[in-house]
Amino acid sequence: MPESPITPRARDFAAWYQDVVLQGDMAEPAEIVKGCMVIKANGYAVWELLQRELDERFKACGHQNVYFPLLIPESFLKKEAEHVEGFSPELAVVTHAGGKRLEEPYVIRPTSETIIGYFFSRWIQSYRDLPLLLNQWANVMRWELRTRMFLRTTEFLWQEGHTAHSNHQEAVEEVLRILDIYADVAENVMAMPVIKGVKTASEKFAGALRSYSIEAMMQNGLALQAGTSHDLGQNFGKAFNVQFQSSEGRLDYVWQTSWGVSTRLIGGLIMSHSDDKGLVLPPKLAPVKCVIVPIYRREDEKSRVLETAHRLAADCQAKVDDREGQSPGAKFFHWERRGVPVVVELGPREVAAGNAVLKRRDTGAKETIPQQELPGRLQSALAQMQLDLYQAARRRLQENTVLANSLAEVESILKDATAERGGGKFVMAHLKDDPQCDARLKEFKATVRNIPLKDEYDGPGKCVITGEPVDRRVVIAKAY
RNA sequence: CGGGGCGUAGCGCAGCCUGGUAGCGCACCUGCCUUGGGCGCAGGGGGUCGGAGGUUCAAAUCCUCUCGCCCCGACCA
Repeated sequence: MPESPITPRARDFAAWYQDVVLQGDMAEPAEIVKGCMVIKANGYAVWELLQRELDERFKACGHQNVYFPLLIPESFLKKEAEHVEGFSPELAVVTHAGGKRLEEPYVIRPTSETIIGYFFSRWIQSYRDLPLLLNQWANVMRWELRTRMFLRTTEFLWQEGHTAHSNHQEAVEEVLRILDIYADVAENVMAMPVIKGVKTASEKFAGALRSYSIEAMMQNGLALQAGTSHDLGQNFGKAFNVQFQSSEGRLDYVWQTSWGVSTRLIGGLIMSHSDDKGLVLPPKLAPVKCVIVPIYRREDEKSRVLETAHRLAADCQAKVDDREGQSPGAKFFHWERRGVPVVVELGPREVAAGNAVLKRRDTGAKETIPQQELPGRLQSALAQMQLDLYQAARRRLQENTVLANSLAEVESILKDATAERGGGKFVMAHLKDDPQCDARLKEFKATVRNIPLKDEYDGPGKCVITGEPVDRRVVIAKAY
């Protein structure tokens, strides 16, 4: 990837985002395959780190990984009325195979509730088989009209958890436990603050009783749904006849949940922290945490500097950029745009004095430190950067969240909140969970992101549209 | 799927209007020289001009169709 200029955020946020993805060597459009992308090594390494964080949390509460087929009989999708209605417009269908037309077409999974429901019905007989706690890491395909790398592509990678329980309460606990895991990873690993909440009826997953989400704010003020967790009730249990016998001998349908996060998180990560110089990665998700750039002029300097560089690198798991024929300046730019959290400059001056210069990606601050302190100082710089990124994102979220007490106020805030100018807002207003209210917001190109689980404002009030009493304020915003 | 923009060397572009040897910058290769924020000089390699069809003696250039990408909208993780 040749290194080209990056469009400043203030000039064109969408162009900036694309430049950062490309120049950070995270991904590129597949071009020959509509709507798809190639996730490059740097981007995939971030995904692997995220996967590990999520996977160990899932396993810690008893989930096991499995894998179901990519292809699903078309008839399966139709078994849950709301589900088929929600997904049919974006399905890719396989009609031919082995040189013949298939008797029944397969759809390429847009999500796996249906095929998993089928197998659940074969595997579950008794309450002793419950809860069944499964997760799969997979690719899915949704034929999107408009794609953006990581944020929305036709094919994407995700995990989808699917669980079955003997009662509703336990299923709801599961849904909320997972939502907490998502929020924990978003905030403490990705350094991306999120709002946990319930989706409105019209925004919920097709086929769910209730959907919960975590919502994040990007640097332009647009909302990003970063993860969802669904209480499926008995809808799929009934559609696929997943019955179990209770300890009292009664036959009942299972209560199911499903939940997922996708490679979209990487888009959120990029839009949370990166700057006009390129990618900024929080240390916990940086595949390379530290690069040492050696600086030398003469042969004798070169050997001494490189020797010191490799010795220091071994002590703190850093990478030495010892490429020939590249000036130190070129190397600084290279690692900067790839989001490496800390770069260490090491030249003859430092070697002579027993020092090293440590530079943080986010602040650009340089610090000269004794070499023997490097491992410790590096660790503390990384830890501090992780915290600082979170704090900066948190502050941005707070500063761009505003209260509105009438529909006119909601409208005027959203009208001024053009993302192109980086002025997107989260508007907190009282609003009834009613499809007609959601529809009104469409006039402002906004949606209810969610109804926060935790009310951080003033409690009950009157809906700004219907005037009816509602419990708390909801998050209204323009979204990706 | 509608509106707009764009497809010419790995990347960024010029050439197209007015048809006539396919160019420039960066990157790449070789050599020398350099290295504290994108070094320099010299030489060199690399192209079915997105694809198909048509007009023409002749098409990157004109016409028709098609595919893809980006932006804006309607639908969505």
